[in-house]
Amino acid sequence: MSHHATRTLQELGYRLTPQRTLVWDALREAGGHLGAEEICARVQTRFPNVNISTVYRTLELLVELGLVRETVLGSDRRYYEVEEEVPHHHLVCDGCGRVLHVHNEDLGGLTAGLLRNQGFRLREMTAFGYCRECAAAGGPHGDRAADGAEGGGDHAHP
Amino acid sequence: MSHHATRTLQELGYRLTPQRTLVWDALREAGGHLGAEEICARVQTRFPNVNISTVYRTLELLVELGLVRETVLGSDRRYYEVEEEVPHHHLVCDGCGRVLHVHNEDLGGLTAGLLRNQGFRLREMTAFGYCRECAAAGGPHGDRAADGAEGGGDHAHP
DNA sequence: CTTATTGCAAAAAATTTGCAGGTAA
DNA sequence: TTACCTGCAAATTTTTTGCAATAAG
Repeated sequence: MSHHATRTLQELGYRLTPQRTLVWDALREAGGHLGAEEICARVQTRFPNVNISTVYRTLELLVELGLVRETVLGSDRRYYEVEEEVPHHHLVCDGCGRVLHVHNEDLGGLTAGLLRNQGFRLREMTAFGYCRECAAAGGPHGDRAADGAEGGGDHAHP
Repeated sequence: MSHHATRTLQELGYRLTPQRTLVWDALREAGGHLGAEEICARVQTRFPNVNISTVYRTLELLVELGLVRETVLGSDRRYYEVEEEVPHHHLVCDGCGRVLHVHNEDLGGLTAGLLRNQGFRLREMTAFGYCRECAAAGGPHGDRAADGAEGGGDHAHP
């Protein structure tokens, strides 16, 4: 495990099990965004007997304790990442699926504006659009194709 | 159905079936955000034999043609709404689940800022946080409780 | 010792897909 | 007529839950 996570768990009376440590470590080592299945796969690399339901339960707990952040980046993209001191926001490219990060200071007047106009206190935001490369290419580009962004429709119509 | 939707479908060679008309009408009448199940329920109010898979297929088509917009507002909140001329963005309240709308001009310098700093061309964004009422109440409030925002943890620990 | 946790399997919930018959054009 | 569409049921996929056995503190 590492730093305060261990302490937080124990101080709150939760047990420090190897499964929890493994999930946490996988999350830290990856650095980026991981889905539950991915996390489970990484954990099972070393301990094949760890069950996916345990991973789900552990993630739920870690999110509840504020140690991990859960972000929904699209239809079926529910990712987890270690909660950092300085929270960041996400930019999801419709073209290549890439995920970029943005910090509060680069949000422009968004936070203040929403608070002023709607009384809305922003915690986190996710934006969809095209990254520099895809925008330049005038469309999709890259390795990770997004779901609904191909060239032509694949439906009916002769 | 209504206005250009009918035309768009037909011009592109798609058939104008009663099911498609019903889904479209349900979406227009509701005005707000509807999930696939909800749309299906509304349609079935008048035509009980319309199948949910047809609703899914119709939504997929309408989204593909740009007539309907699909927005993911959280873990399992995949909503649909008629695509408007002036696109808007969403603010989801972590407290009551309410969904507010924001237009481009109220985004502050976000669009320009992201383009300048990251070369990211914003199409749509969703922000999570607390609405005026919930923020004022210092926490959750309202009828539609959000998933992970209750008062105390319901996990273990004696 | 106590009981929070885990593993497993089965339950749920949400979409998607294969097909044969129905129907818009 | 023709082949796009629909209804139905079964298959997927993803997450949750019941329970007895296990192990953390």
